[in-house]
Amino acid sequence: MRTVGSIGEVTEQKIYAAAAELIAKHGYEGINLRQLAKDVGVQVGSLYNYISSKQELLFNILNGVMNELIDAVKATVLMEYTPTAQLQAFVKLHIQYHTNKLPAVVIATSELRSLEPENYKKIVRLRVEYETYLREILRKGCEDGSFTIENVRLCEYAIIGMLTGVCVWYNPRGTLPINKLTNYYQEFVMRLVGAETRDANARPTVVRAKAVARR
Amino acid sequence: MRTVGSIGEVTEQKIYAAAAELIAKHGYEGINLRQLAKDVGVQVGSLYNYISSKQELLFNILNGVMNELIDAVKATVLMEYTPTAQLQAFVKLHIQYHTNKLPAVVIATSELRSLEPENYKKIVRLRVEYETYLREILRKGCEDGSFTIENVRLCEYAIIGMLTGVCVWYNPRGTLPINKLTNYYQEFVMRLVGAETRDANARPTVVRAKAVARR
DNA sequence: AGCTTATACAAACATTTGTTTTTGACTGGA
DNA sequence: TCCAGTCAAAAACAAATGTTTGTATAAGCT
Repeated sequence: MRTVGSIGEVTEQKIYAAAAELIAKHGYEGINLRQLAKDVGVQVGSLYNYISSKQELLFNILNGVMNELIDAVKATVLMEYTPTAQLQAFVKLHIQYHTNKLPAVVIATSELRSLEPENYKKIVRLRVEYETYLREILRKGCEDGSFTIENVRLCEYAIIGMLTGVCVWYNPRGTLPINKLTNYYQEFVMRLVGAETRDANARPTVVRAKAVARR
Repeated sequence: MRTVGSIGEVTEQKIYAAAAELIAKHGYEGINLRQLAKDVGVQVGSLYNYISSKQELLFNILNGVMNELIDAVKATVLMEYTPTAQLQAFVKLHIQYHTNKLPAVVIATSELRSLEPENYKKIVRLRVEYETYLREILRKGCEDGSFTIENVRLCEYAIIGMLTGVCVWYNPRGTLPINKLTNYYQEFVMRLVGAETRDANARPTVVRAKAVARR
Protein backbone atom coordinates (compact mmCIF):
# COMPACT_ATOMS: atom_id res chain seq x y z
CA MET A 1 0.00 0.00 0.00
CA ARG A 2 2.45 2.64 -1.06
CA THR A 3 1.08 6.15 -0.47
CA VAL A 4 0.98 8.65 -3.30
CA GLY A 5 3.93 11.02 -3.35
CA SER A 6 5.90 9.07 -0.81
CA ILE A 7 9.64 9.44 -1.07
CA GLY A 8 11.87 7.37 1.13
CA GLU A 9 14.53 9.97 1.66
CA VAL A 10 12.02 12.54 2.80
CA THR A 11 10.36 10.14 5.19
CA GLU A 12 13.69 9.23 6.67
CA GLN A 13 14.54 12.83 7.36
CA LYS A 14 11.12 13.36 8.91
CA ILE A 15 11.66 10.38 11.15
CA TYR A 16 14.98 11.60 12.47
CA ALA A 17 13.76 15.15 12.94
CA ALA A 18 10.67 14.03 14.82
CA ALA A 19 12.63 11.53 16.86
CA ALA A 20 15.16 14.14 17.93
CA GLU A 21 12.43 16.45 19.12
CA LEU A 22 10.51 13.74 20.90
CA ILE A 23 13.54 12.30 22.64
CA ALA A 24 14.76 15.74 23.62
CA LYS A 25 11.43 16.36 25.31
CA HIS A 26 10.65 13.01 26.91
CA GLY A 27 13.90 11.10 26.88
CA TYR A 28 14.73 7.95 24.96
CA GLU A 29 12.92 5.60 27.30
CA GLY A 30 10.04 8.02 27.58
CA ILE A 31 9.00 7.84 23.96
CA ASN A 32 7.31 5.08 22.03
CA LEU A 33 7.48 4.35 18.37
CA ARG A 34 3.75 4.76 17.88
CA GLN A 35 3.94 8.38 18.94
CA LEU A 36 6.91 8.87 16.69
CA ALA A 37 5.09 7.30 13.77
CA LYS A 38 2.13 9.56 14.42
CA ASP A 39 4.31 12.67 14.38
CA VAL A 40 5.87 11.56 11.13
CA GLY A 41 2.48 10.70 9.66
CA VAL A 42 3.06 7.04 9.09
CA GLN A 43 2.21 3.66 10.58
CA VAL A 44 4.43 2.09 13.22
CA GLY A 45 5.69 -0.75 11.16
CA SER A 46 6.75 1.55 8.37
CA LEU A 47 9.44 2.99 10.58
CA TYR A 48 11.28 -0.27 10.11
CA ASN A 49 11.86 0.53 6.49
CA TYR A 50 14.41 3.03 7.79
CA ILE A 51 15.63 1.78 11.11
CA SER A 52 16.44 -1.67 12.36
CA SER A 53 15.65 -0.88 15.99
CA LYS A 54 14.76 1.91 18.35
CA GLN A 55 18.27 1.80 19.69
CA GLU A 56 19.71 2.43 16.24
CA LEU A 57 17.58 5.54 16.05
CA LEU A 58 19.17 6.94 19.17
CA PHE A 59 22.66 6.00 18.10
CA ASN A 60 22.34 7.59 14.68
CA ILE A 61 21.06 10.81 16.18
CA LEU A 62 23.90 11.00 18.68
CA ASN A 63 26.50 9.93 16.17
CA GLY A 64 25.30 12.53 13.70
CA VAL A 65 25.27 15.41 16.10
CA MET A 66 28.63 14.60 17.63
CA ASN A 67 30.32 14.40 14.27
CA GLU A 68 28.65 17.61 13.25
CA LEU A 69 29.91 19.30 16.39
CA ILE A 70 33.43 18.06 15.88
CA ASP A 71 33.43 19.15 12.26
CA ALA A 72 32.20 22.56 13.33
CA VAL A 73 34.99 22.85 15.87
CA LYS A 74 37.56 22.00 13.23
CA ALA A 75 36.03 24.44 10.78
CA THR A 76 35.63 27.43 13.06
CA VAL A 77 37.44 27.08 16.37
CA LEU A 78 40.72 25.57 15.30
CA MET A 79 41.09 28.15 12.54
CA GLU A 80 41.70 30.83 15.14
CA TYR A 81 45.28 31.60 16.08
CA THR A 82 45.28 32.65 19.71
CA PRO A 83 43.94 30.53 22.56
CA THR A 84 41.72 33.43 23.57
CA ALA A 85 40.17 33.68 20.13
CA GLN A 86 39.76 29.92 19.99
CA LEU A 87 38.06 29.85 23.32
CA GLN A 88 35.70 32.63 22.30
CA ALA A 89 34.87 30.75 19.13
CA PHE A 90 34.32 27.55 21.07
CA VAL A 91 31.84 29.24 23.38
CA LYS A 92 30.04 30.82 20.47
CA LEU A 93 29.77 27.53 18.66
CA HIS A 94 28.58 25.66 21.70
CA ILE A 95 25.94 28.23 22.60
CA GLN A 96 24.65 28.39 19.08
CA TYR A 97 24.30 24.65 18.87
CA HIS A 98 22.52 24.49 22.18
CA THR A 99 20.04 27.20 21.35
CA ASN A 100 19.39 27.66 17.68
CA LYS A 101 20.16 24.33 16.23
CA LEU A 102 19.07 20.89 17.04
CA PRO A 103 17.28 19.27 19.91
CA ALA A 104 19.70 16.51 19.10
CA VAL A 105 22.41 18.31 21.04
CA VAL A 106 20.31 18.13 24.15
CA ILE A 107 20.02 14.41 23.70
CA ALA A 108 23.75 14.09 23.33
CA THR A 109 24.26 15.33 26.86
CA SER A 110 21.51 13.42 28.59
CA GLU A 111 20.87 10.14 26.84
CA LEU A 112 24.25 8.52 26.81
CA ARG A 113 23.04 6.16 29.49
CA SER A 114 20.43 4.70 27.16
CA LEU A 115 23.02 3.50 24.69
CA GLU A 116 23.95 -0.14 24.52
CA PRO A 117 27.56 -0.85 25.48
CA GLU A 118 29.13 -0.82 22.01
CA ASN A 119 27.25 2.25 20.92
CA TYR A 120 28.06 3.90 24.20
CA LYS A 121 31.77 3.42 23.63
CA LYS A 122 31.61 4.93 20.17
CA ILE A 123 29.75 8.03 21.24
CA VAL A 124 31.86 8.57 24.32
CA ARG A 125 34.91 8.42 22.11
CA LEU A 126 33.54 11.28 20.05
CA ARG A 127 32.59 13.19 23.15
CA VAL A 128 36.08 12.82 24.54
CA GLU A 129 37.51 14.08 21.30
CA TYR A 130 35.23 17.10 21.42
CA GLU A 131 36.13 17.93 24.99
CA THR A 132 39.79 17.41 24.28
CA TYR A 133 39.70 20.29 21.84
CA LEU A 134 38.55 22.53 24.66
CA ARG A 135 41.17 21.16 27.03
CA GLU A 136 43.92 21.75 24.52
CA ILE A 137 42.83 25.34 24.10
CA LEU A 138 42.95 25.81 27.84
CA ARG A 139 46.35 24.17 28.08
CA LYS A 140 47.86 26.32 25.36
CA GLY A 141 46.35 29.41 26.91
CA CYS A 142 48.04 28.57 30.18
CA GLU A 143 51.34 28.00 28.43
CA ASP A 144 51.42 31.33 26.65
CA GLY A 145 50.12 33.17 29.69
CA SER A 146 46.72 34.06 28.26
CA PHE A 147 44.92 32.13 30.98
CA THR A 148 45.54 31.43 34.64
CA ILE A 149 44.18 28.03 35.54
CA GLU A 150 45.20 25.86 38.43
CA ASN A 151 43.46 22.67 37.34
CA VAL A 152 42.81 22.53 33.62
CA ARG A 153 40.73 19.38 33.69
CA LEU A 154 38.37 20.78 36.29
CA CYS A 155 38.14 24.09 34.50
CA GLU A 156 37.20 22.21 31.37
CA TYR A 157 34.38 20.46 33.20
CA ALA A 158 33.19 23.72 34.69
CA ILE A 159 33.02 25.36 31.28
CA ILE A 160 31.27 22.42 29.68
CA GLY A 161 28.74 22.34 32.50
CA MET A 162 28.10 26.03 32.27
CA LEU A 163 27.60 25.98 28.52
CA THR A 164 25.58 22.81 28.43
CA GLY A 165 23.31 24.15 31.14
CA VAL A 166 22.03 26.74 28.72
CA CYS A 167 19.75 24.26 27.02
CA VAL A 168 17.77 23.56 30.19
CA TRP A 169 16.46 27.10 30.55
CA TYR A 170 16.89 28.76 27.18
CA ASN A 171 13.66 29.76 25.50
CA PRO A 172 13.85 30.53 21.77
CA ARG A 173 10.82 32.78 22.12
CA GLY A 174 12.34 34.78 24.95
CA THR A 175 13.65 38.32 24.71
CA LEU A 176 17.34 37.54 24.99
CA PRO A 177 18.91 37.39 21.52
CA ILE A 178 21.45 34.69 20.93
CA ASN A 179 24.35 37.00 20.20
CA LYS A 180 23.76 38.82 23.48
CA LEU A 181 23.63 35.50 25.25
CA THR A 182 26.79 34.42 23.52
CA ASN A 183 28.59 37.60 24.58
CA TYR A 184 27.62 37.12 28.20
CA TYR A 185 28.82 33.56 28.25
CA GLN A 186 32.03 34.49 26.50
CA GLU A 187 32.60 36.96 29.28
CA PHE A 188 31.82 34.32 31.89
CA VAL A 189 34.31 31.93 30.40
CA MET A 190 36.97 34.59 30.07
CA ARG A 191 36.59 35.30 33.76
CA LEU A 192 36.66 31.61 34.56
CA VAL A 193 39.97 31.01 32.84
CA GLY A 194 41.45 34.13 34.38
CA ALA A 195 42.02 35.81 31.03
CA GLU A 196 43.80 39.12 31.41
CA THR A 197 41.06 41.02 29.58
CA ARG A 198 38.16 40.94 31.93
CA ASP A 199 35.77 43.63 30.74
CA ALA A 200 33.29 43.37 27.92
CA ASN A 201 35.52 45.65 25.84
CA ALA A 202 37.76 42.69 25.34
CA ARG A 203 35.69 41.51 22.42
CA PRO A 204 37.00 43.94 19.79
CA THR A 205 40.46 42.55 20.43
CA VAL A 206 39.16 39.08 19.83
CA VAL A 207 37.42 40.09 16.66
CA ARG A 208 40.62 41.62 15.40
CA ALA A 209 42.53 38.44 16.12
CA LYS A 210 39.87 36.53 14.24
CA ALA A 211 40.20 38.74 11.20
CA VAL A 212 43.93 38.20 11.16
CA ALA A 213 43.53 34.49 11.53
CA ARG A 214 41.59 34.04 8.30
CA ARG A 215 43.64 33.36 5.24
CA MET B 1 2.39 -14.24 53.87
CA ARG B 2 4.12 -11.81 56.13
CA THR B 3 7.90 -12.36 56.23
CA VAL B 4 9.67 -12.80 59.54
CA GLY B 5 11.31 -9.64 60.80
CA SER B 6 9.57 -7.43 58.29
CA ILE B 7 9.08 -3.87 59.42
CA GLY B 8 7.15 -1.48 57.25
CA GLU B 9 9.20 1.55 57.99
CA VAL B 10 12.42 -0.20 57.07
CA THR B 11 11.00 -1.55 53.84
CA GLU B 12 9.77 1.90 52.90
CA GLN B 13 13.20 3.40 53.38
CA LYS B 14 14.74 0.61 51.35
CA ILE B 15 12.27 1.26 48.57
CA TYR B 16 13.08 4.95 48.35
CA ALA B 17 16.80 4.41 48.59
CA ALA B 18 16.77 1.77 45.87
CA ALA B 19 14.44 3.82 43.73
CA ALA B 20 16.66 6.89 43.94
CA GLU B 21 19.68 4.91 42.86
CA LEU B 22 17.88 3.14 40.06
CA ILE B 23 16.30 6.29 38.69
CA ALA B 24 19.55 8.20 38.94
CA LYS B 25 21.17 5.55 36.81
CA HIS B 26 18.49 4.73 34.25
CA GLY B 27 16.01 7.56 34.46
CA TYR B 28 12.43 7.41 35.61
CA GLU B 29 11.06 5.95 32.41
CA GLY B 30 13.99 3.63 32.18
CA ILE B 31 13.24 1.67 35.31
CA ASN B 32 10.53 -0.86 36.01
CA LEU B 33 8.97 -1.75 39.31
CA ARG B 34 10.02 -5.37 39.10
CA GLN B 35 13.66 -4.38 39.06
CA LEU B 36 13.04 -2.05 41.95
CA ALA B 37 11.26 -4.78 43.90
CA LYS B 38 14.15 -7.10 43.23
CA ASP B 39 16.67 -4.59 44.55
CA VAL B 40 14.58 -4.09 47.65
CA GLY B 41 14.14 -7.82 48.09
CA VAL B 42 10.40 -7.94 47.82
CA GLN B 43 7.66 -8.84 45.37
CA VAL B 44 6.31 -6.29 42.93
CA GLY B 45 2.88 -6.01 44.40
CA SER B 46 4.26 -5.36 47.84
CA LEU B 47 5.55 -2.02 46.68
CA TYR B 48 1.98 -0.85 46.65
CA ASN B 49 1.81 -1.13 50.40
CA TYR B 50 3.97 2.00 50.37
CA ILE B 51 3.24 3.84 47.17
CA SER B 52 0.08 4.45 45.25
CA SER B 53 1.80 4.70 41.89
CA LYS B 54 5.18 4.86 40.23
CA GLN B 55 4.66 8.56 39.69
CA GLU B 56 4.21 9.13 43.41
CA LEU B 57 7.56 7.49 43.94
CA LEU B 58 9.27 10.01 41.73
CA PHE B 59 7.42 12.92 43.23
CA ASN B 60 8.25 11.96 46.79
CA ILE B 61 11.92 11.59 45.96
CA LEU B 62 12.09 14.97 44.29
CA ASN B 63 9.98 16.66 46.93
CA GLY B 64 12.16 15.23 49.67
CA VAL B 65 15.43 16.24 48.17
CA MET B 66 14.32 19.74 47.25
CA ASN B 67 13.06 20.43 50.73
CA GLU B 68 16.23 19.03 52.16
CA LEU B 69 18.29 21.28 49.94
CA ILE B 70 16.26 24.33 50.87
CA ASP B 71 16.50 23.55 54.56
CA ALA B 72 20.23 23.12 54.20
CA VAL B 73 20.53 26.50 52.49
CA LYS B 74 18.61 28.13 55.30
CA ALA B 75 20.69 26.38 57.91
CA THR B 76 24.13 27.02 56.48
CA VAL B 77 24.17 29.57 53.67
CA LEU B 78 21.83 32.20 55.00
CA MET B 79 23.60 32.19 58.34
CA GLU B 80 26.60 33.83 56.76
CA TYR B 81 26.83 37.60 56.85
CA THR B 82 28.64 38.68 53.71
CA PRO B 83 27.52 37.85 50.18
CA THR B 84 30.95 36.42 49.52
CA ALA B 85 30.74 34.08 52.48
CA GLN B 86 27.20 33.13 51.54
CA LEU B 87 28.22 32.34 48.00
CA GLN B 88 31.14 30.23 49.19
CA ALA B 89 28.80 28.34 51.49
CA PHE B 90 26.31 27.86 48.69
CA VAL B 91 28.92 26.35 46.43
CA LYS B 92 30.14 24.09 49.20
CA LEU B 93 26.65 22.89 49.96
CA HIS B 94 25.79 22.29 46.35
CA ILE B 95 28.97 20.38 45.62
CA GLN B 96 28.61 18.24 48.69
CA TYR B 97 25.07 17.32 47.80
CA HIS B 98 26.01 16.48 44.26
CA THR B 99 28.91 14.28 45.22
CA ASN B 100 28.66 12.76 48.64
CA LYS B 101 25.02 12.64 49.32
CA LEU B 102 22.13 11.33 47.40
CA PRO B 103 21.59 10.13 43.89
CA ALA B 104 18.28 11.85 44.46
CA VAL B 105 19.89 15.20 43.71
CA VAL B 106 20.83 13.99 40.29
CA ILE B 107 17.24 13.07 39.65
CA ALA B 108 16.09 16.49 40.73
CA THR B 109 17.95 18.06 37.85
CA SER B 110 17.09 15.62 35.13
CA GLU B 111 13.71 14.08 35.75
CA LEU B 112 11.45 17.10 36.09
CA ARG B 113 10.06 16.29 32.69
CA SER B 114 8.68 13.00 33.91
CA LEU B 115 6.44 14.64 36.48
CA GLU B 116 2.74 14.97 35.87
CA PRO B 117 1.56 18.58 35.56
CA GLU B 118 0.48 19.15 39.16
CA ASN B 119 3.57 17.51 40.59
CA TYR B 120 5.69 19.38 38.13
CA LYS B 121 4.37 22.70 39.35
CA LYS B 122 5.08 21.87 42.96
CA ILE B 123 8.67 20.81 42.38
CA VAL B 124 9.41 23.70 40.08
CA ARG B 125 8.16 26.03 42.79
CA LEU B 126 10.72 24.58 45.18
CA ARG B 127 13.41 24.75 42.58
CA VAL B 128 12.66 28.38 41.93
CA GLU B 129 12.86 29.09 45.63
CA TYR B 130 16.22 27.38 45.81
CA GLU B 131 17.63 29.28 42.88
CA THR B 132 16.23 32.51 44.21
CA TYR B 133 18.46 32.20 47.24
CA LEU B 134 21.44 32.16 44.94
CA ARG B 135 20.15 35.07 42.92
CA GLU B 136 19.60 37.14 46.05
CA ILE B 137 23.16 36.49 47.15
CA LEU B 138 24.41 37.65 43.79
CA ARG B 139 22.20 40.74 43.86
CA LYS B 140 23.34 41.77 47.31
CA GLY B 141 26.94 41.17 46.37
CA CYS B 142 26.52 43.51 43.43
CA GLU B 143 24.94 46.13 45.64
CA ASP B 144 27.71 46.22 48.20
CA GLY B 145 30.40 46.01 45.58
CA SER B 146 31.61 42.52 46.40
CA PHE B 147 30.70 41.26 42.94
CA THR B 148 30.74 42.71 39.46
CA ILE B 149 27.97 41.17 37.41
CA GLU B 150 26.32 42.59 34.35
CA ASN B 151 23.40 40.20 34.16
CA VAL B 152 22.57 38.57 37.47
CA ARG B 153 20.01 36.15 36.11
CA LEU B 154 22.39 34.80 33.53
CA CYS B 155 25.20 34.57 36.02
CA GLU B 156 22.90 32.57 38.26
CA TYR B 157 22.21 30.11 35.47
CA ALA B 158 25.89 29.85 34.67
CA ILE B 159 26.72 29.00 38.26
CA ILE B 160 23.92 26.49 38.60
CA GLY B 161 24.98 24.82 35.38
CA MET B 162 28.57 24.68 36.44
CA LEU B 163 27.80 23.19 39.83
CA THR B 164 25.16 20.78 38.63
CA GLY B 165 27.49 19.54 35.96
CA VAL B 166 29.70 18.03 38.61
CA CYS B 167 27.42 15.06 39.07
CA VAL B 168 27.84 13.90 35.48
CA TRP B 169 31.57 13.24 35.77
CA TYR B 170 32.33 13.00 39.48
CA ASN B 171 33.58 9.62 40.61
CA PRO B 172 33.44 8.92 44.35
CA ARG B 173 36.28 6.45 43.96
CA GLY B 174 38.48 8.93 42.18
CA THR B 175 41.56 10.61 43.62
CA LEU B 176 40.13 14.09 43.94
CA PRO B 177 38.90 14.65 47.51
CA ILE B 178 35.68 16.55 47.90
CA ASN B 179 37.13 19.44 49.81
CA LYS B 180 39.73 19.99 47.10
CA LEU B 181 36.99 19.87 44.53
CA THR B 182 34.93 22.29 46.57
CA ASN B 183 37.82 24.74 46.80
CA TYR B 184 38.36 24.69 43.06
CA TYR B 185 34.74 25.36 42.34
CA GLN B 186 34.59 28.09 44.93
CA GLU B 187 37.45 29.72 43.10
CA PHE B 188 35.67 29.29 39.76
CA VAL B 189 32.54 30.92 41.10
CA MET B 190 34.48 33.76 42.68
CA ARG B 191 36.03 34.47 39.34
CA LEU B 192 32.70 34.24 37.62
CA VAL B 193 31.08 36.87 39.81
CA GLY B 194 34.11 39.12 39.54
CA ALA B 195 34.84 39.02 43.25
CA GLU B 196 37.78 41.22 44.19
CA THR B 197 39.60 38.37 45.96
CA ARG B 198 40.58 36.04 43.22
CA ASP B 199 43.21 33.81 44.72
CA ALA B 200 42.62 30.75 46.81
CA ASN B 201 43.88 32.65 49.85
CA ALA B 202 40.51 34.33 49.98
CA ARG B 203 39.11 31.47 51.98
CA PRO B 204 40.56 32.39 55.37
CA THR B 205 38.60 35.63 55.14
CA VAL B 206 35.49 33.63 54.52
CA VAL B 207 36.14 31.32 57.40
CA ARG B 208 36.53 34.28 59.69
CA ALA B 209 33.26 35.76 58.54
CA LYS B 210 31.64 32.42 59.16
CA ALA B 211 32.90 32.25 62.72
CA VAL B 212 31.51 35.68 63.41
CA ALA B 213 28.19 34.78 61.93
CA ARG B 214 27.49 31.95 64.36
CA ARG B 215 25.66 32.96 67.50
C1' DA C 1 -4.44 -17.31 74.18
C1' DG C 2 -6.94 -14.86 71.23
C1' DC C 3 -7.70 -10.96 68.23
C1' DT C 4 -6.45 -7.15 65.33
C1' DT C 5 -3.41 -5.04 62.46
C1' DA C 6 0.62 -4.91 59.61
C1' DT C 7 3.21 -6.86 56.04
C1' DA C 8 4.29 -9.59 52.12
C1' DC C 9 3.43 -13.28 48.55
C1' DA C 10 1.32 -15.13 44.47
C1' DA C 11 -1.26 -14.81 40.67
C1' DA C 12 -3.56 -12.45 37.39
C1' DC C 13 -5.08 -8.29 34.58
C1' DA C 14 -5.35 -5.11 30.86
C1' DT C 15 -2.23 -2.19 28.29
C1' DT C 16 1.59 -0.79 26.16
C1' DT C 17 5.64 -1.64 23.61
C1' DG C 18 9.17 -3.01 20.14
C1' DT C 19 9.25 -5.77 16.29
C1' DT C 20 7.97 -8.95 12.24
C1' DT C 21 5.41 -10.40 8.37
C1' DT C 22 2.41 -10.08 4.60
C1' DT C 23 0.26 -7.71 1.17
C1' DG C 24 -0.53 -4.23 -2.22
C1' DA C 25 -0.29 0.02 -4.38
C1' DC C 26 2.82 3.56 -6.32
C1' DT C 27 7.10 5.05 -9.08
C1' DG C 28 10.44 5.37 -12.69
C1' DG C 29 12.75 3.39 -16.32
C1' DA C 30 13.00 0.02 -20.42
C1' DT D 1 2.99 -1.10 -21.56
C1' DC D 2 5.20 -3.74 -18.48
C1' DC D 3 8.48 -4.73 -14.87
C1' DA D 4 11.41 -4.36 -10.99
C1' DG D 5 12.09 -2.10 -7.16
C1' DT D 6 10.27 1.28 -3.62
C1' DC D 7 7.40 2.47 0.01
C1' DA D 8 3.77 2.12 3.35
C1' DA D 9 -0.54 -0.01 5.41
C1' DA D 10 -2.52 -3.69 8.24
C1' DA D 11 -2.49 -7.08 11.35
C1' DA D 12 -0.45 -9.77 14.58
C1' DC D 13 2.88 -11.36 18.38
C1' DA D 14 5.46 -12.04 22.39
C1' DA D 15 7.37 -9.73 26.01
C1' DA D 16 7.28 -6.23 29.39
C1' DT D 17 4.92 -3.12 32.47
C1' DG D 18 2.01 -0.75 36.06
C1' DT D 19 -1.52 -2.10 38.95
C1' DT D 20 -5.15 -4.88 41.56
C1' DT D 21 -6.86 -8.57 44.28
C1' DG D 22 -7.13 -12.29 47.44
C1' DT D 23 -4.79 -14.68 50.87
C1' DA D 24 -1.66 -16.06 54.50
C1' DT D 25 1.65 -15.42 58.03
C1' DA D 26 3.96 -12.50 61.60
C1' DA D 27 3.72 -8.90 65.34
C1' DG D 28 1.93 -6.79 68.99
C1' DC D 29 -1.52 -5.65 72.20
C1' DT D 30 -5.34 -7.06 75.58
